[in-house]
Amino acid sequence: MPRLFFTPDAPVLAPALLNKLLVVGPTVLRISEVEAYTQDDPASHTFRGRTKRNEVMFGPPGHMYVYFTYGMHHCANVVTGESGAGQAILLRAGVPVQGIDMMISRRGREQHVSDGPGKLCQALGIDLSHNGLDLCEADEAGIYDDGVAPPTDALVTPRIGIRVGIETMWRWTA
DNA sequence: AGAGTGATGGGCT
DNA sequence: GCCCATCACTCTT
Repeated sequence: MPRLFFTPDAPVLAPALLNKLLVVGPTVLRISEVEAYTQDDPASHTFRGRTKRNEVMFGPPGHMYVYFTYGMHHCANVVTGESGAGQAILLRAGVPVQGIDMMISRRGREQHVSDGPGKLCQALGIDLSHNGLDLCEADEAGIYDDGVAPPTDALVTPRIGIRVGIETMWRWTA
């Protein structure tokens, strides 16, 4: 199954990630919700320049950018655009495809297993140890195209949980 | 289905 | 100090 290239800019590539497979170890889910972030975007972690936390976002595309937030949740992104562009796509939700029992076990419930950015990371076992992982090369994780096309009728809306940049319609839901 | 709220810790001004 | 790209629980329509 082919892996993806991540050189397009985040707002272009994000809707194309819908229905792609996110593989982490034995667990697989189909991506159902994403958001785009660029450097000249006040809601982006890279808007105020490079820091220790966001340095992965200033690296080559295809690497995973993981951060910890709200004291208890991890969020997973894919770095996109030209190397150093400071762009990423936040992986907000997906539908479990393989390793469902493991995801349920990690989440401690059968419903709402991966329908949010923090839940997605918990279900897949993603934490800061995955920060910087190369999704184009790593054995442990990757994003794959199994031939299912992105939806033609994806819902396009403002992004969630931000206070600035709300006018930009950079959230896509399958 | 939707609104309100407490939990909880690293990053940044 | 304050801010979060959140979640789950509770109470209310």
